[in-house]
Amino acid sequence: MKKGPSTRQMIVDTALNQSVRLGLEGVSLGNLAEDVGLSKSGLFAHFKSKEALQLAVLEEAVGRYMRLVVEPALKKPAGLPRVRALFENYLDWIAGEHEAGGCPFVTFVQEFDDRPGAIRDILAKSQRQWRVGLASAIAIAMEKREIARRADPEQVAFELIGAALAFQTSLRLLGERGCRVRALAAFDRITG
Amino acid sequence: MKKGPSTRQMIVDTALNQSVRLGLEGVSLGNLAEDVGLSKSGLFAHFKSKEALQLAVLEEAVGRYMRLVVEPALKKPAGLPRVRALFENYLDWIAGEHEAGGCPFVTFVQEFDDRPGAIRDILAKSQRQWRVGLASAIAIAMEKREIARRADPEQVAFELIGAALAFQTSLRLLGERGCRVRALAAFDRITG
DNA sequence: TTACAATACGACCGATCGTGCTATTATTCG
DNA sequence: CGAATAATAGCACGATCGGTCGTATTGTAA
Repeated sequence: MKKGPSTRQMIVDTALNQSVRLGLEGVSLGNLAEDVGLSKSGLFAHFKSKEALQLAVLEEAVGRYMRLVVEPALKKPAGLPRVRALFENYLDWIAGEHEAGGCPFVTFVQEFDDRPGAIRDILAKSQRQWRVGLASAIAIAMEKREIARRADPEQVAFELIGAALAFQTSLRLLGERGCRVRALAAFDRITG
Repeated sequence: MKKGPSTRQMIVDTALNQSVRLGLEGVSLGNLAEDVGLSKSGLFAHFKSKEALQLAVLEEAVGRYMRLVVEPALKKPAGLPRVRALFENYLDWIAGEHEAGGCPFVTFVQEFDDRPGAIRDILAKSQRQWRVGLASAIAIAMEKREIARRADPEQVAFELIGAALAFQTSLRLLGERGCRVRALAAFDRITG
């Protein structure tokens, strides 16, 4: 029995692509079913509720993020190269055409940061993990004297994430061509 | 005839408060009408369409932003004090309890940055104006040698906006107490 | 190939969506 | 005060929402 999980995966993939553009709540089961090529009830049978689907989408996004952003960076040598790789992979992730709407987490956070529930909790947890991981990579680079010790690692992580968020707005709303250069310049100023 | 405009204003106010939490699309006319104390059709009569209501909400948000963030800062002496006031007023704006969901623009941008139309256009225009204004305030401070000339004013504005965005996520999703200190530290590092 | 379970479908539910049309109140002005 | 006008309510519309259920189809293991 393996037909089920495979179509379920296809549903989640399509739902994630839609979610980035429309938000998690903006994805409707009817529209999604049509996009996948299933009937609404046939699709719904894979999940007990819409929230279960949203959680699956969120899980998928976390998985992709680990695969595309975090893991490649962990293959780089510890220290500044790893921090740089984390940052640049994150920029690629935001700009990636495979995610036509930008970083799904940025979208989802804005949607759910004031809506208590399981989704918000998972969002907060993954966001904290990402910040902690980034900060620890920064801490290593500081011990190696590759990043100036003018501030604590959490502060540097805070500012790097800010630069990436500004990058997302510049790219997706304003369509500025030079915003990647801006983000990289910010990286150098923050870590230099 | 002044009953009309006054209830219209009440509608827009309520709609803005809801929009910050639910997004512009998330506000429904029925729910909004109930909140204002009108019938759905009575409320609808004030706007030809839902998009017209959304545009009015956006306009209201811009007005409040000018009143609460920009104008007070313009009363400060040109140079670093004005830049600092712009930044701190923006943090207050994000954290303000009167806007229980944070900065409406951050929410709206995530919702509409990949949805072409009038709303996206206005959003982009106001965002560009804000960045240009901030950059010009920074340029003055640079001429006065109150901000180091290590980067161009647009770059500094980019990084300040990033710090504010990181502040919003830290505050509203993660609920971190020290995030204002973090944002101010970022300000000092960026302008110092 | 048969039999059973997994999967998908179609019809349908009550609720709500945005949006008109019409009648009835309120309000403002002469 | 009365007439003109603006504001609001009532009602209904087609569409769509998330969700349920019984049934048909399909895939899989024996």
